[in-house]
Amino acid sequence: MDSDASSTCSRSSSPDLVVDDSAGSFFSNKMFQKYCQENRQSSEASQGRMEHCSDGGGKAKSRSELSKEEMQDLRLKVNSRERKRMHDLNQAMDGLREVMPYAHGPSVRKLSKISTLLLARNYILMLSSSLEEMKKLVGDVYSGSAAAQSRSTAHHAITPAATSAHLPLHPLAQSLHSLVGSAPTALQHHSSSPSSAPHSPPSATFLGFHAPVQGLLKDPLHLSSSYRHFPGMPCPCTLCQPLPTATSTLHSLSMNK
DNA sequence: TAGGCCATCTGGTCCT
DNA sequence: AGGACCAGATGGCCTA
Repeated sequence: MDSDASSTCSRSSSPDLVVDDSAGSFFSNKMFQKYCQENRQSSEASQGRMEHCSDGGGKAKSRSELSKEEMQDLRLKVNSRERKRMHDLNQAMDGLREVMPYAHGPSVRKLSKISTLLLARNYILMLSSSLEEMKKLVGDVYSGSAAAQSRSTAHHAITPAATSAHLPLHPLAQSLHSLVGSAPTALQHHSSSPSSAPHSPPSATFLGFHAPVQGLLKDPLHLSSSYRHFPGMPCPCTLCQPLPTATSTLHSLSMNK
């Protein structure tokens, strides 16, 4: 319709604005939306001043009493709110896309909303099952090492902290421990780690997933992308090791509507 | 050109 | 009363 005087900022979250999902473009997208909003508000404010200069401070009219111009102004305000609401929703959707394990990049088509939601659901389910698997492995590893310790503690008094610090032979245990300890930040780390930065997709030639995500399905060690990196400390996590590339089966998993 | 996806408008409903 | 939320309608853009 032509009721929106600020239609120049329509499709503010359209693919051509956000397909380059670098931090800069995301910011510029927000800036663009803010610019649109401010433009809209200023135009509406000036319009409102012109149309309602006489009823300032007066008693509020019921909708049936509103003049045609006032009804139109009200309609514009409602439309503006709805537009802003949908923009916020799209921003949240973009934020979700940013942390989703699919190849980002200018050559890759942006996930549709429905695909984003379906993929997110499957991703959460996959992470949950992987976490359960990790917990089982942690239990196995610790129960095994506890038996070994019981044999050696007769000669060496080892504190629990020292135990974990003196188990370089168990990078698996370290990774798993840190994984379980920092599971809620796994996505954050994933999105911010240099090797999995969305701006440098490992393979942008398909609407698929990062190789480490494939690793999530088959090799639990790759979950150590959530390993806590301490400054100055050698990193045993597998994320810092070259990862084998593998074809993804998650793509089909995510697309089974 | 059909179909998918999207933004926007609009009216209704619910909540504060 | 005002705002948030929702769903239907509509039209534009893009791709196979």
